[in-house]
Amino acid sequence: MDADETGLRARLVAVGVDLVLREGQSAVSLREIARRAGVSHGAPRRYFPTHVDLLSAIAREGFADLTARVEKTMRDVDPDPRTRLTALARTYLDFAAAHRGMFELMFRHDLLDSGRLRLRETSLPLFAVLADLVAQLRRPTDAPAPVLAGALWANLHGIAQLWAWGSLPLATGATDDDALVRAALDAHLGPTPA
Amino acid sequence: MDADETGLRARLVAVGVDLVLREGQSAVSLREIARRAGVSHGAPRRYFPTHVDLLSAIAREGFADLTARVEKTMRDVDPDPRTRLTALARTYLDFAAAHRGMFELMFRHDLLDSGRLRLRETSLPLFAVLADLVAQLRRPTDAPAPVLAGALWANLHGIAQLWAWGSLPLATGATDDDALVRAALDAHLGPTPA
DNA sequence: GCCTGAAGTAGACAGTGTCTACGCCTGCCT
DNA sequence: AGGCAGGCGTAGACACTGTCTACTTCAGGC
Repeated sequence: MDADETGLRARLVAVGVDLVLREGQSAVSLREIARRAGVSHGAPRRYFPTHVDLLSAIAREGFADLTARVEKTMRDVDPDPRTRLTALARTYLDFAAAHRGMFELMFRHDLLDSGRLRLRETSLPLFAVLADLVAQLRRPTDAPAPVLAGALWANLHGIAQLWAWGSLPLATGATDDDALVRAALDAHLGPTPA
Repeated sequence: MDADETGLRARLVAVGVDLVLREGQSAVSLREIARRAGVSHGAPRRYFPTHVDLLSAIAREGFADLTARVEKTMRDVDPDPRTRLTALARTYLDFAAAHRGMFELMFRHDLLDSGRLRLRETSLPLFAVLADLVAQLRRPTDAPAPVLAGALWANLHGIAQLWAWGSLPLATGATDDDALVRAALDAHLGPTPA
């Protein structure tokens, strides 16, 4: 049992997560969530004084979900770092594609209060996994590990963004993002061994 | 003279551009633009039937501005392709940082109608400049030129996004994005010659 | 038995995008 | 010259949003 499934606070977040997954970020209004939770439009205010607070809680759930997926991938895939990193990249991009609304919300800094909920810090464990793998694969002539990891993350994130935007396939002629992922990994970490 | 500076249509777009630059994407409401243009709230509807249409026109202006800046950079910088590409990257990121609201709007596919205004196609000339430089610098073992260019663009774009989000400096410890830009270029095109 | 305080309700307010009916004024046609 | 049609902008309405505030309701402790 999830702590308190009956608690309104948890129910509001759950409804919000469901809503953002199903209908996208713009559908997540306070009143709509209240409606679907079966309470009056003023009820959420007790737990989330402002819209930003509720959205931040929902985004937090998204980061938790993504982190869980990455951890599961790390558990399932074999220990070769390059293989693991490739799997991580795929997990990241699959998440962005499958839960586009949530992914968008998670990085809409204008809608979120990353300070209060330690939202940014929530993504650090995720970055740590990436940084660890990158450190193992880093060649002596590469940039320092954190920078290299940051550049690679930015690359993955950019692929996700631009792919969603629709211009990338148009420009590159690619029909899926796999080629871009391979290109990114090869670029940052050297060509795939054999 | 810009076609018709007095035309309401152009004035609305100009006010919108000014507004998004000054106060960010969320400030750009139909009614606020109408107010600042000195017309009634219903007036924009004649030229922009829906909010999306007006926002798309504003974003289009943003792409035009970015393209102009890149072209100016290409005119000013010396012909070495690597130098030019570095300058292009800096121009892109500077634009994103200096005009954050506009940059955000330009890639908010949920707010724009990229179809009607050929918005996506508007970014193609920009991509062509990038692709051309990349083609000159591509090593035989690299990915095909369009893919390589796409990956590099994604990298730049991701840096801009994540930097704006605030997590990148936190994770990498970098204090500016220069290291990331260098890392990205080195990764995709090989280390800087000497 | 009362009373305090938490929890949710309900109404108001300003703001938004969209729709519709209405004036105005210009330029054209007979 | 007179009238008329159409483009342009106004003004009011509607449903919706987030936020604020006053109110009910109800359980637990003194």
